Amino acid sequence: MEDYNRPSSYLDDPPNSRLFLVTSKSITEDIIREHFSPFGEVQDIWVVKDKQTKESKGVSFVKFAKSSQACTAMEDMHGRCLAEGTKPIKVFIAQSRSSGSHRDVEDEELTRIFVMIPKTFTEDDLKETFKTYGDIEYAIIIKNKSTGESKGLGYVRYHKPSQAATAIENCDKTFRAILAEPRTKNSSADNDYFGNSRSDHVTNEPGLSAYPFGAEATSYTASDGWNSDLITRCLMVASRAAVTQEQVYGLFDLIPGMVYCEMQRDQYGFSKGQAVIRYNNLGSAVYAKEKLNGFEYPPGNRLSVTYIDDGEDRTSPVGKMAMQLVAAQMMSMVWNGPSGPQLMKTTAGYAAPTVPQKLRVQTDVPLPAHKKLAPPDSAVKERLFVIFNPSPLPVDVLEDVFCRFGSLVEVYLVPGRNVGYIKYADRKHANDAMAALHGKVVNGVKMKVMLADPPKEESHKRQRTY
DNA sequence: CGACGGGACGC
DNA sequence: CGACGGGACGC
Repeated sequence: MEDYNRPSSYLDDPPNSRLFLVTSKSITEDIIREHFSPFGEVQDIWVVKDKQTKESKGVSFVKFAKSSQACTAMEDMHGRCLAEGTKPIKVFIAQSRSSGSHRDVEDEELTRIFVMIPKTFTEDDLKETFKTYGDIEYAIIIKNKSTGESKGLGYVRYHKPSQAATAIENCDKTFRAILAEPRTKNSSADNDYFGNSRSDHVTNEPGLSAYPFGAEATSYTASDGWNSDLITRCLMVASRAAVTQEQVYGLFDLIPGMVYCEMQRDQYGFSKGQAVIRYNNLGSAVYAKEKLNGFEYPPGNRLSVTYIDDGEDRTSPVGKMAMQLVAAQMMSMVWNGPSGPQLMKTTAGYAAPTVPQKLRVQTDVPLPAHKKLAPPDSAVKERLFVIFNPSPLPVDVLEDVFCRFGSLVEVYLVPGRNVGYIKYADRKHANDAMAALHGKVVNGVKMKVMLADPPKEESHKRQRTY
């Protein structure tokens, strides 16, 4: 079992696993043990006694291995008489030793859990998932108040503390279930750092046209390069400081698909501090411009990158819109965040009402059709480790690509690094994805896809289930 | 080459 | 009303 041999570390571990009893002074440790051990692993019983007289003060502590055991014992034993002629006992979850408070811990604080859920979860889904641990009083999802979009967080209120404790102990780890902090009054901060939508493929279309897009849309269309008609695979890079052909080549070659790089020279053969770059696909060019325009290289010298006419026929309005759509995909990759999906909606606003899924991902890899994600509480059987060059793809694009082999559970990008993990419920699907995608380029980003090493684990603690 | 997260409710 | 002891030790 767990090692609770070390002192000072076991009393409140796990939280809410220790009971506070008020009894008649005649109640002994043995009597308590007899009545409480049926509820689970009793790790410690302490009857508080007067230092001098050794007489019980009518107060005891019972430590269980699990909070659910303590809660069940509390619910069952509160108000019972442990011996003839003694007063009914009172049983509470003990205040943690560090808290200093001796206020009774109320059921209010022990019956509501706080969970992380997929954005697609409805309140009924939440209720269905968590009712296996006990009767639910209510289940609610935290939503963005203006759009109604789920923030991926929910509360479940049970009727009894033991139900909440059991849910926390036994529900899938991916829910990260914890006891909810009781509501406080002064919570008016409308923090919106959850805009990082994990963007599911199906967003609720009905209300889309009614979205208050105005402000955002104008800010995007005004952004550099967007109100320009010229979007090509060909770029001009200008530098005030001297840069060599090799430097420019190395920089722009970081983005896959560069097929041409040439410094411009004047009639005497001196560099004009300009170079022409061409990519074999529009996405790479858009990406290169967004990433490298204004980039300091060498430090202190800002590069200027603009599209130049590559002689392609862009007169067809259809072709132009198609290009802008592809460009929009790239922009979502560049910005890799809240802006991505919003830009997509904006773009879709003046393009065809339905954007074919194909346009979301640009790659030479033949991809299987979309498959449904595995349920979020599925056990992860295999993880892939992915290295992105030059920078990570957005999570929504990765989900789009990696779901196609089946049983995708989750995509996780390591913040600030060019790597991520792809979790599958079925080892075979993970292997299929690896075989199909290793070394491949998606939206101009090259991926190395390999099996992930097992996560580093702390000494003898239970292995995490991802 | 690269490596392991995140959390809060309109009164 | 009813709140905090005893004992302890590595790969």
